[in-house]
Amino acid sequence: MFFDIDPNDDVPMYEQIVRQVKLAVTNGLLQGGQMVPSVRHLSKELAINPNTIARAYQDLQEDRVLDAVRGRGMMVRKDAIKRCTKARNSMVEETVRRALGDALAGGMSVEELRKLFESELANRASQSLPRRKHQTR
Amino acid sequence: MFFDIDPNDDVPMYEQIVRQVKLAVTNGLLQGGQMVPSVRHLSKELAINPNTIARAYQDLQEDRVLDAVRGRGMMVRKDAIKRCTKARNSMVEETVRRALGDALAGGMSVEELRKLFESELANRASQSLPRRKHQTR
Amino acid sequence: MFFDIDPNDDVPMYEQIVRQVKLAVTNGLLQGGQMVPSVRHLSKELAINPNTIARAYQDLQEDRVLDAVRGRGMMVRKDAIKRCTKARNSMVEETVRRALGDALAGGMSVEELRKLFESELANRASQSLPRRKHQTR
Amino acid sequence: MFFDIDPNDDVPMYEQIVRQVKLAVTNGLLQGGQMVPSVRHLSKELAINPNTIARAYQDLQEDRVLDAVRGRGMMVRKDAIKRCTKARNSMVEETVRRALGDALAGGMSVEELRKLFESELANRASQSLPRRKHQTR
DNA sequence: GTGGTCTAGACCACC
DNA sequence: GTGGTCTAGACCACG
Repeated sequence: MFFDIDPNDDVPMYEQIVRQVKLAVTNGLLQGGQMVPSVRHLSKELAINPNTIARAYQDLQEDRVLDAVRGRGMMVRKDAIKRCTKARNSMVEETVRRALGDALAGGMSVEELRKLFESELANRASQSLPRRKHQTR
Repeated sequence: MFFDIDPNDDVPMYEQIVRQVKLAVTNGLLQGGQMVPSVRHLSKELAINPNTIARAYQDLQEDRVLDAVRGRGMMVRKDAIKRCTKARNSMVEETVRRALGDALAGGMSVEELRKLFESELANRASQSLPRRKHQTR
Repeated sequence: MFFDIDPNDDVPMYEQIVRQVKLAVTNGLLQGGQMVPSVRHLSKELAINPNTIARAYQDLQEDRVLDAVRGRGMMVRKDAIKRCTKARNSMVEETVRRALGDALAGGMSVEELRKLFESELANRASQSLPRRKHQTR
Repeated sequence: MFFDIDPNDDVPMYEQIVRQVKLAVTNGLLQGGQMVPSVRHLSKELAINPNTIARAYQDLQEDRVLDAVRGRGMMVRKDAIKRCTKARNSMVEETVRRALGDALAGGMSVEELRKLFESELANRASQSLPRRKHQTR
C-alpha cells in the first residue's frame, strides 16, 4: 500500500499511520466508502504488531475518519474528506507557524526565511515522487 | 527572563529550555561571555524541578553553547553564536521541509501553500513581540 | 415488516432482531400461531447476511418464542407472549435500574431524575410511532 | 479507592473505569487539580493489567477529563466537572430514553412504566450505600 | 474472515 | 517514581 512507516521516528508508529491515512483521504488515494486493509493484513505487510495497527484504526474511528463495519472491516466515511482536509490545513498551518516562530525568535530575517522556503519548494517541485523519507521532529 | 515554558507541551521542558537558550544566543539576547541564570534561580523563577534545568544546561554544555565556570555558574561561550545559528538554520529548514512534505502529501497545491506561508508571515511581521505561545507537534 | 435494524449499533444485529421480535410478540403485532418471515426473505428485505437472521431465529427458538415447522418455516409459539412479556419487563426494569444507578452515582438528585423521566415520557406520549432510532449502549 | 470493576461485565473494563472516573468527578469525589492514582498503583489495587488502566486514562485524557503531567502523573482538569456532568446527563437521559422505547415498543403502558420507575427509585432511596454491583447490559 | 479486549512483559523518556 | 509505546500471543463476538 501507500504507507511509509519509520519505527525509529520519534512520532509513534500508530500516529504515523493515522496521519498518512488522513493525508491519503485528503489527496484522494482513499475515497469515501472504500475499505482500508484489515488490521491483520496491514500488520503483515508493514511487519508491525496488529495491536499497533488496531490502535491507529481506533484513533481514526474516534476522529470519525473510519467506520467499523461489524465483521467486515473498516471503511472510510463518506464525510471523512472534509475533516481530513481541515486537519491537513491546520497541521500544515501549525508547522509553518512553528517554523516562522523559530526563525523570527532566532533573529532570522524575513527575507532569509522566504528564500529558504522558496528553495525547499523548488527542490520538491522538481522531484518526481514527492514522498519524504524521514520525518524527524 | 525570556523563557516561555509550557509544561504540557509534548516537547519536553528541558528541550524547550535548550532551544530557547540557543535562539536567544542567535538573536543576540545572550552574548558570548555572559552568565546564564543559576539552576536554582531559574528553577524558582519557572517553578520547575531543578533537575530539569540542570539537564538542559548539561545538554547545552555538550552542545558547546555553555561553559561551566567553577564556583560561578554557566557562561555563554564566545563561539556559541556560530553553532547556534547553524542549529537554528537546520531547525527551521527541517520544519519548513516537514510542512512542505505534509502539504504535498495531502494534495495541497504549491500556490495554496505559498499563500498560507505569506499570510502567516504577514501576520507575524505586524506584531511587536514575535514570541509564539503554543508549539504543538 | 416492522424491523428497524442499525448495523452500526453496538448491539449486534442478530440481537436487535431477537429483541424486536420479542417486543412485537408482546405488543400483539406477532400473535401465537403466526408465521414469521423466512430467513431468505427477511435477509433480502433487510439486506443482511442470512446467517445473521438464522442466528436470531435460532436464539428465538432456544428462548421458546419460535417453533420450527418442518418445511414451512418458523411459527410464533402460542405461549410465547407470556415469556416475552416477562422478558420485556425484566429488560425494562434492568435499564431503569441502570439509569438510576448512574444518576445517583453521578450525584444527580432524585428530583432531577424524576423530572427527566417525566419529560421524556411526555415527549414520547405525544408521538404517533414510538419507535426509537438509535440505541447506544 | 472507589472503583468497582466487574471483569465479566460485557462493557469492557477500561470503559468501566472511564465511566466511574467521570461519575466520581461529577459527584465531587474527584475534584479539579487532584491526582488520580498512578497506572501502576491502580493496576495493583484492582489486579488489572497496567495497559488496561493506561488505556482508560488515555481515553479520559482525550475526553479532556484528565491531564498528564510529565513524570508526575495524571491530574483531574479543573474544567472537568462541567464536561462530566454534561456527559452524565446525556448518559442517564439516553438510558431513560432506551427504557422508555423498549417499554412502549413492547406495549407496556405508561402507568406500568411509571410505577416500575417509582418502585425502583424507592428501593434505592432506602438503601444506605447506593452503589450497584452488577451492571449487565 | 473481521475488529475488540486483555494480559504479560519489555523498553523508553521525563521528572 | 511517572506515563507512553510496542510486541507477542491469547480469547471473544460478529458475519
